[in-house]
Order: sequence, then C-alpha cells, then structure tokens
Amino acid sequence: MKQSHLYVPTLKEAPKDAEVKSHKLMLRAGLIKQTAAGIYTYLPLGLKVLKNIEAIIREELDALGCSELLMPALQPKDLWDESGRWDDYGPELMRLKDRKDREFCLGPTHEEVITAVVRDVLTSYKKLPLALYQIQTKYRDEMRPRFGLMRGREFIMKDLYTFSKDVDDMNHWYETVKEAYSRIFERCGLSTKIVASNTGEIGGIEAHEFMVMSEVGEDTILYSPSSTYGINAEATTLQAGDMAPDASGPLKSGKGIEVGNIFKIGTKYSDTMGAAYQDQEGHMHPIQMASYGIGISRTLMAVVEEHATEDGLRWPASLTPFDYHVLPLTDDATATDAFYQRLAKSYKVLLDDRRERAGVKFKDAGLIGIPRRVILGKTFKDGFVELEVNGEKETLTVAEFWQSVNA
RNA sequence: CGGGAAGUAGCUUAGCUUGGUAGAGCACCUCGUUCGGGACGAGGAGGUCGCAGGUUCAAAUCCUGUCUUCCCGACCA
Repeated sequence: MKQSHLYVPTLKEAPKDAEVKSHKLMLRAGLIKQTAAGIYTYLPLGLKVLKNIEAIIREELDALGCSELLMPALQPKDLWDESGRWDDYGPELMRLKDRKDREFCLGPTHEEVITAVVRDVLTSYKKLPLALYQIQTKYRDEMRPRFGLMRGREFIMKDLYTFSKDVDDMNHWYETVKEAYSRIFERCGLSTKIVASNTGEIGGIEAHEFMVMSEVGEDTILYSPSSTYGINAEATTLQAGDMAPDASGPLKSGKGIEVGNIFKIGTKYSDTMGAAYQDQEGHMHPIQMASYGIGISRTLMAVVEEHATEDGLRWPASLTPFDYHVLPLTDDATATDAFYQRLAKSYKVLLDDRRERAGVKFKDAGLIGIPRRVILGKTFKDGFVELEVNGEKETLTVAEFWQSVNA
C-alpha cells in the first residue's frame, strides 16, 4: 500500500480536546477523527487494526462452534416492550421515531432481537445448544462520553449469545467462552484480569469482566497479587487491604478498562419473550441463555494505551496494520518501487512514497508505529538497506535482507 | 444530571481586562536554496472570531440567551 493513497492525516499537535495518551496518539497518528462527542470516524489505518482484532475474535469463536450473523442496529420498541426493558433501560437507550411515529431504538445490546430470531426455531432439545455472535455498532446515549474510544456513544462490539437446554450446559459454554476470551486478549497483546461483577442492566445470575489494568480505567478492581482472584469494587463490600476470599493474601486496588464481559442470563428473556423447547418427554422448558461481549473499539484503545509511548504507537505483531514500513529517502523511484513490489508479495507493506523530507518520514513512521522499518537511503544504490526493528537499527546488504525476510 | 473550563483558518493559539472592524506558528499553493530524524528565505491563499439577540457612532472584545466540546463527580452492558 502506498502511503499517498491511504489517507493518514498525522498531526504535529494533538487537538486540545484529547487528554489521555491513547486518545492523543490515535488522533495524531491518523487512526480516528472525532465526528461528535463520543462518536468517531475510523480512518483507514485505525480500521485496519480493528479488522485485525475482529479476525482474531472470529477465529477463536468459530473454533468453538459459534456462528456469525448480523442483526439490525435499529430495533422496534415492540421487542423491548416484551422484555420490559423499554421502560427499564432509562435515558441511555437511544430512542427515535419513524415517519409514521412508530418507535424504535438504536440497539445498545441485542438480547431482544436474538431471542426473537431463534425462538421460533429452537423448539426442540435436538436443536440445542446454539451459539450465535455478531460484530456490530452499538449505541448508548452516555451521559458523559470519555477519553476517545474508551466510552463512546457509538462503538463497535462483538456480542455472542448461547442457548442451552439446561444450566449445566450454559455453565459449560460460560467456561469455554471465558477461556477463549483470555486467548483473544492475549493474542491482542493485552494482559487481562478476570473479575466478578454485577449483572447490571442485562440481568442474570453471574457475570465476569475482563479488565486491562490501566490508570485511565474507569472501574476500580480489587485483586489478589498472589492469585487470580479479582472483583469489581462495585460488586462487593471488600476493600483494599482486606484478606482475599481465597486466603491468598491482602487485596490490592487498581483501575481497570473493561474490554470484555460475560453473563449468565438464565431465563430472563426466554421467559418474557417465550423462547422454550420440548424435551424428550414432551415437557416445555425455557432456554438457558448467556451473553458475552467484547468492546472492539475499546480494545483498540486499550492496546494503544498499554503499548504506546508518549511519542508514538507501538503495535503488537498480531494487530499491526502493516508488517513493514518502507521509507525511501532517495529519488530513485524505479529501484525503490521494485524493492517494494517484491516485499509486498509476501508481506503487508506500507511504502512512504510521499515527497517529504527524511525527517518528516521518520517522525510519521515513529508515530504510526509499524514494528519493522526498512530505510532505503543514501547507500541503497550501493546495495544496502537499513532495517529498524523495535528501535534497533542494522545495516544489511539487499541480499541479506531478502534472505532475512525469506522472500 | 451537578460542578469546572473552553469555543478565533485543517491543528496549536495571540488579541478580550481598557470596544476602533483579526495576528502568529504548523499544515496548504508558487519560486529559490536545502535534502538522513517534523529545513530556510521570499511571495500567496485560507476567518460569518460557535450561533442569536442586545448595548454602542463602532463589538472577537461589554451584556443576555443558546449550541457545542473537554475535565471532575454521579450514573453505567
């Protein structure tokens, strides 16, 4: 990909609206642009990373036997009346009317829709279990959007719903997805703590959240430094210094970014919306549901927050928008283009073909943070390139370079 | 929603106290010199000073209202 075609509007100075590191950097590196409070445009570079996160999620969930579908963002009030949440949800629900005055909302979550989608079909024990997920834009009319992608009014989320014949099977899915979530975040370069939480607006029996510990996090976490025990402070009367319930030592307190959550819902929606199946004896039972979310746009922000320096992004190999950033500093377009074409056969390559001075290219490359940088400079005509990986620079002959990249 | 702050060119901002019709840096266009870590010089383009009303001979500046954005808090799958 030629940089002149990609639209990467980098900024020397961050807009004054941004305060936290990740927000400033995402604006400066040309990943996002604010469109309204808590509403962002994902620019090409940011979108590429989002797609990489999504690909990891799809791989892990598909491996569990989950299937992807896509539900509408625009949802009729009728469904929310069935569950009772039209009245329960409060002003966070984005409500609107069509030209005939029929009421709708922009979905903050999709329990109602998914239940309506499956209830006519999942009427026999033979069709259970089932696990369906989507990646979709969600809407919440937040009182106070915050910190760029951290808390938006429109954000991208993966939501998964499982349908089970009994509590044991639901519990099995719950544990299986919990493990998959840990793998997903690990592959994204994030270390997460799993903490017990409130079941909140969705309702249900038990819930856990996946937290990335960070000083810009909005949740307060109590955790045991010597075990895996952790709990969201809003779900407990425990305090920092108290003995952990697993007796592993005194609890510590820290801030966390909630990047994922999992809920055992039980039968709240199957009861109110009539999702039931017949067992072998012909008896009716409500379907046991669970739901599982990953804030994809928030995960992007958490990755930036955790990995970036004050001066630039730093992408984990699994998420990087490009494998190589090629910076030609000479006028020999023919030779550099040939080099680029060859490398691009095997890798995702960003070629800085802009007619900019070397300093500008270096600064922008540092901002964008592609892990491997190839500099085609003064000595390129003599058969040398410079390879910079994680700030470590070495000079190679072109032949050595091709050998090293196996291309 | 309570408290605080701020809206002047794409970004950062000066000017506002003491009213006289807008200035800089970066970015952009032209020319020249530069040419490996955000170059320099000269010239140029770009602004309903968030919006509306009021005071005044005159408003970016004073007054009122309103919208927007950010921060703290409360709230929150």
